[in-house]
Amino acid sequence: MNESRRMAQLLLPHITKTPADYEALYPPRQLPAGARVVRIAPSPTGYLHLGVLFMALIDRMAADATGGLFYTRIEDTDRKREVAGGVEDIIGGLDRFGIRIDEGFTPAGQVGDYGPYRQSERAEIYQTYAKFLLEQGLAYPCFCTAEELDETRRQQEQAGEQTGYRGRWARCRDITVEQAAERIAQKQPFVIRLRADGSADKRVAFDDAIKGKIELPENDEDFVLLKSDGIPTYHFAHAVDDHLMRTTLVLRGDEWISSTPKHLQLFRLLGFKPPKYAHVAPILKLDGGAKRKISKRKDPEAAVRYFAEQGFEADSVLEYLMTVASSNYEDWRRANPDADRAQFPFNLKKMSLSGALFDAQKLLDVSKNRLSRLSSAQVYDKLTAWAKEFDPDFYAILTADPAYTRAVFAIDRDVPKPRKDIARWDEAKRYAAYFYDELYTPCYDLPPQLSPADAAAALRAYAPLYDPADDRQAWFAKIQSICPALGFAPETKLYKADPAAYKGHAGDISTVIRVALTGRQNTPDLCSIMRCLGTERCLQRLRDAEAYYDALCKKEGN
RNA sequence: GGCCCGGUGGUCAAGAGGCCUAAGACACCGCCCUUUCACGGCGGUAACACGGGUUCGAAUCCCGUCCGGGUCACCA
Repeated sequence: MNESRRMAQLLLPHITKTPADYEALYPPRQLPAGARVVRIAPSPTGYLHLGVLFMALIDRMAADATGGLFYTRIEDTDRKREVAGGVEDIIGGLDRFGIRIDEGFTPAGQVGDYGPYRQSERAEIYQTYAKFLLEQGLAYPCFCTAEELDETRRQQEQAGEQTGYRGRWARCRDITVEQAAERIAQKQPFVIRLRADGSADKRVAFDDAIKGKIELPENDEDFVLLKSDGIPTYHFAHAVDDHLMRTTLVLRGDEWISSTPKHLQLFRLLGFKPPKYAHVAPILKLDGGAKRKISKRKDPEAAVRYFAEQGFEADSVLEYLMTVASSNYEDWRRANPDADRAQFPFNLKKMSLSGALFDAQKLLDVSKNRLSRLSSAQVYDKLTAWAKEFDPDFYAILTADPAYTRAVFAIDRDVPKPRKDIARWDEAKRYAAYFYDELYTPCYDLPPQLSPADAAAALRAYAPLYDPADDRQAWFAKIQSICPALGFAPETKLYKADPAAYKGHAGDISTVIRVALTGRQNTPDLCSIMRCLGTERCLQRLRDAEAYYDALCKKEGN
């Protein structure tokens, strides 16, 4: 038995399997040519993060574009940072956003033949490959303590050299089996490092599916493969897992670019075919004057739940994210307003090279457009579903009389050019407040060109004419009919032709009625509103407003 | 600091040497339409970071500078 094999046996005596066993267990996938296998490997360190959702969406699109598959893998190699319930939150969150997961951790549990899909359950696999590397002399144990490592780093900095466990600084590189055995006997913890075969003055190139050709110095650092607890680092887990799970396209954040030479070297030394890489620029946020990655700690919008609370539809958020992910998405959506997102011809080359600033304004706009396309029945269902979870009081009000609420949200909807008043459900309460006595607060403010005296007169003139049976034409004809006596033009054109001859036009009279009934100068079609409100409520509000303006006139008269 | 990736209006971006007097979207402003508000339509403000090349011709190719971001862990 040679040195290397003895070392491997000393370090990992319990490992009896070989790489060949796993190769047989996880054979290449039988997929149509060109079908991509992509994955997301989140760490369960907290709630579903906007960045993770963004990546998952891109994964899904990239897979669908080729008839491929998308799986999830849980990267829980850093036990210190793990959060209870983190996995459920992430997987459940993706599910709520309608992102289908084909394999790995799914809402229905772990599925697929390439598992386990949780790295903490794969220790034996990593150790088998580590042992293989040790046997080849491509890895070695390192007993350096954190203090020793710090000291080395300090010396390197002082000498003006690049830091890192490499070359002559790699103190354990040539450790003998006997020395290792002795330190193990003393119960000294150790990690397993790769014996890097790269040289910093040589370069490796790879073709990034998004950024194109990237050239970097070769890796010459003996980085850690297995931590002292036997759990792999990200680098090692990435190589072993993505090979064994037969990933063909590694989509990940572009912060990984600089460690890609490590990964490429690892794949080569392990005898694996490297995957294609696609490095995605992150979503940024403006903080002070500087751009930075959206952060879970500092930014409320980082937690995807924030959007749900505010009443953004998952669909709206995804639509927005697509506009960020793909520069030709908006054009496609305009051309195909009703198409399923999955139909979009997603192309990695159309992705932005630099990070985009999160644009809340744009989200609002995208969302407004999406919601305007909903039918009144859909609005009722989605709005009440949201209210039930996030605004129970509002929910109670909305559902007290479902038929009424449905009628309220049917106004100016289900028509070719629907209104775009609501971007998120939490705006619905304000939008519809005047329909519900519990929410309604009168407000009789008028635009500056209308006096309280005119308002009172208009209301006095209109009230007797009110007929709940009026359709739009009849309704407006009545407004027009009272105009002349009030000194207002029955038609806008008349008024514009000779503004001096009138106090205003029929539109102003409508405004008076609108304010009296809703407390607002901005509402959907008034005639429809009055029908919804009902005769009694309309007449009462008309009277209240009239009394208010009369009182105001009297006060001013004094 | 070394290495890497970026840099077109306030934001997202189209742009592959001549089609660029630089598209479109959001936001903002104005006008029109209009029973209000919207919707819609029309128009406007506003950008190729800078400096050198290469070329008949550069937003586009090359070099340098500057700026922004990333990375240099037994984190991912």
